[in-house]
Amino acid sequence: MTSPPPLRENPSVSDRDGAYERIYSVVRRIPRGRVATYGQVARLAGMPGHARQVGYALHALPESRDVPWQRVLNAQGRVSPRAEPDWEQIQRQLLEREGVRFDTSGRTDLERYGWRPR
DNA sequence: AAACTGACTAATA
DNA sequence: CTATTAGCCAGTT
Repeated sequence: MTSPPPLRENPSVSDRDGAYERIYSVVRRIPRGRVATYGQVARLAGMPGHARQVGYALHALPESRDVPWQRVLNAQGRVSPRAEPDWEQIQRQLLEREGVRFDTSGRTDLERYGWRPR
């Protein structure tokens, strides 16, 4: 009986000790219509203080992967800006489609939409 | 190995 | 409220 093959769609990234996979599994637990912050995901993945690492992991995420990356926002409840400005709109639309509302300044109410895992 | 970078955050101004 | 700063730490060059 052989051990299960470690599925990895993107071998080019140096996924040290499966840290990315732990991050992905946390993000996968965020329910529809809820959002979490980078720092929160890092903490739940057992790597407190590694918020940026969460950003790296999501950045390296292949499209084909079943991970709701759009539900991860920054501590201000905003879509984190990145190189391509268009993605901000895309992420926001995905969330609005799930029922997450944004105010006029592009911010969500974390008190209301923030994920509170039990 | 040193320097640079970044989908971060909290504290200040 | 926005802007800046310092701390953070792994991935990349």
